[in-house]
Amino acid sequence: MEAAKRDERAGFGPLLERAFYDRPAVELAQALLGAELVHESPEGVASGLIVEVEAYAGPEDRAAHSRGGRRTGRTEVMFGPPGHAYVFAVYGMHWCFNVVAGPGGKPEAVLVRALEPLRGIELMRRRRSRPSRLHGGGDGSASNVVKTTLTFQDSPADAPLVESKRGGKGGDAGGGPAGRRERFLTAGPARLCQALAITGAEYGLPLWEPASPLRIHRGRAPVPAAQIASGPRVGVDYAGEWRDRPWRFWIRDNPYVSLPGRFPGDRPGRRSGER
DNA sequence: TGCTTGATTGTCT
DNA sequence: GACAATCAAGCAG
Repeated sequence: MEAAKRDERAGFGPLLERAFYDRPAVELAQALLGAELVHESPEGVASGLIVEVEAYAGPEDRAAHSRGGRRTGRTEVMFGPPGHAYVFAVYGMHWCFNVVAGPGGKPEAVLVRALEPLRGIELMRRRRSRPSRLHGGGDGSASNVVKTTLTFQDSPADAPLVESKRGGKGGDAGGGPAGRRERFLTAGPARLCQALAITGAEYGLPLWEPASPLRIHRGRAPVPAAQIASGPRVGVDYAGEWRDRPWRFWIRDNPYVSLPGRFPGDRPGRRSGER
């Protein structure tokens, strides 16, 4: 009850109920577009609207971590009830956040790839401007320190976030509310995890639980089907015939998606997912 | 136990 | 566009 009042005061939409997640990943992925992912930490609240996702559909999907029914320490949460957080580390330095889907204990998940920053933008900027640690907690004890390239100019409060380029040029060439500065806060699965301080500590948290620090609320308005674009998932070349399934979904023309310009409906931009 | 892979990102040319 | 960083997880022996 207290949590519900708190959310109401804070202006959050209603929490997505537990049953919302109890559906196949491909369906849940599209339903999550436009919802608000919220993380409350001792540092403060940060949130963003989900604008890009990928569906990973259980044991038969060769791109999924749970392919072939692999049940390991890492994938364990996917075999449990839906609506929980599946957080995993990749490349030894990044975290990725997934939502466990259903139904019936089928190990499916939805990878959240990009957010449109909504609350706590200054907090996100601070997090993105400092070194991230794979082993969350920020006590400085972890050895694997990742240097990011987003930096502040001198004044922290209102200073524009710049992308440091060779020669120290930086600056925002994009302009507007969705200029590159803000876009780079949460455009990409690892970036959004850093901005929202999502780490292995959040593994398994229930996203429907009012008292949970990591939750998903209804966002603004539901995204109409005509506004949802789809294409192949990123970085799953190893998945054979499953590689080309159009199970990456994003909000058409949204400037915060992670790979703009890659597919029809995207804005032109850097094609960072291509090699 | 040791080797390989990887749902990424940022740097440099 | 090429490539480095970096290490947990998975797997073979």
